[in-house]
Amino acid sequence: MVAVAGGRKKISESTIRRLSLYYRVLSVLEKENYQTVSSRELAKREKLTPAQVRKDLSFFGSFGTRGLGYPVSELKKQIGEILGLNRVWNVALIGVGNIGSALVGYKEFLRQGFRIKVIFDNDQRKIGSNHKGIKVSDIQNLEQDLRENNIEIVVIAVPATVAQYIVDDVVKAGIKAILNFAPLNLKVPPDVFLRNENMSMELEYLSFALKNLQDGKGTIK
Amino acid sequence: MVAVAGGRKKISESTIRRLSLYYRVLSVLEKENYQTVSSRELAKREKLTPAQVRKDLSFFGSFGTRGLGYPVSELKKQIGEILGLNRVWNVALIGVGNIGSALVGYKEFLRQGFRIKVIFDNDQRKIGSNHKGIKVSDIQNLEQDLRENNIEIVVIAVPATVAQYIVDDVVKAGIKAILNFAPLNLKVPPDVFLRNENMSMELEYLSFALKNLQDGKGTIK
DNA sequence: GAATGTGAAGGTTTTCACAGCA
DNA sequence: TGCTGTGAAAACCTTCACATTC
Repeated sequence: MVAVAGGRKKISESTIRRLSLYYRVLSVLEKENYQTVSSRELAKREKLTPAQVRKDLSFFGSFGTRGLGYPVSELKKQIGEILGLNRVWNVALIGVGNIGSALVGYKEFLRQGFRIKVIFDNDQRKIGSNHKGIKVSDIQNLEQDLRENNIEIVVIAVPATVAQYIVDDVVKAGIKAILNFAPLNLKVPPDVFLRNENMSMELEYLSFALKNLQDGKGTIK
Repeated sequence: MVAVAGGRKKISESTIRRLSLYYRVLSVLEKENYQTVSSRELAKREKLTPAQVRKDLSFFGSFGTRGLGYPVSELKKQIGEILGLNRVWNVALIGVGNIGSALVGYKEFLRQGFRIKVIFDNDQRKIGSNHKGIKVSDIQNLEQDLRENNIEIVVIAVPATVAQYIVDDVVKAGIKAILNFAPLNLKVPPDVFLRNENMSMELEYLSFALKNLQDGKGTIK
């Protein structure tokens, strides 16, 4: 939950997550040369309700025209502004194993403005090697390299056993935003934003669904 | 929200996601040789509240002892039972690009009982090659191979442009559970469970959080 | 004494329904 | 007429508080 502008409004996490979805749909609509889009159409494309879409957007302003809908390009720009996507973020990746390697090549990140600028590993065989044009640095120099490269967001893709130690150093370097792929709950100070990407969780949800309810009720957003 | 066998209780998605967390913590506690654990301790380890933990578990039964807490191994087993983790699920992976390759080597999946049994791709250079001991099959034989291998869960790791076509075939083959890594909203019939893994979304959340922080427009609680 | 299990209270999010405007 | 923007209502989820049990 985030307090915006002077603490007047409260924006829920779900709303922010849905903004990401709207942004994605608007990008598609823009390519399809739509000029305007209704909350109904926007909702349909992400399996939400029109009221939900309108309410979400209303927290940030009045972007639509009654009787017409929302201007596609303009709304996309506005949501981009809200989410901070109309700029480039300097990202560091720690750990180039399985997951880390995949993330380096994940074009979706770059498209959204997340530029992986530095990569760290502790494996001497990997240090100095190239991943998509980015040289792998020694994690020994973590703090200094994070500062020198003006890193704003750190992605953790190391084994769970060492993740907490590394995060402690990352926090020491003054980083305020961390995306964690290691399957454990990391401890960070209250002024650091931490998000977890838990890939097993979704599979476990499917497992639960298959086991317990062969009765419809398919997509859970 | 899901109706459980018998349709009496409604279990929320959040509860099921937290069961995954409890399961993870219990695995750690088991290794640390804890015999019992209180809701307080369990909550602390995943930044939740004791009441939340007790309420979640109460939907499925009474697993604890008043005055004592929950038996670690037993509770782990029970939650495993609820989530369907006390068995092996046959999983097929479609697409061995960036993300797909990472998933093949992701040990966490196997540890939880998700065994990638078949891999598909449409790239002739990849077909027939080996990924961690699993031969890559031609996607032409998708329907037949899914059936012959008794696949229950399909993981989609192909580009967004082709994902819907592939999912249509997957559904035709009778698959009822799909985990989608492609950044779009797939259409599936209501009796098919679909979960999305949207890695950009978490980064966008961080971007939003940082932006609002930097603008002096508030803080996350 | 300690900690669970759970109705009831409290809080949050979603949906409804309609006024208001193009 | 068509569709947004939004208070109010409904649905949903979390927390409280305490009786209950070991």
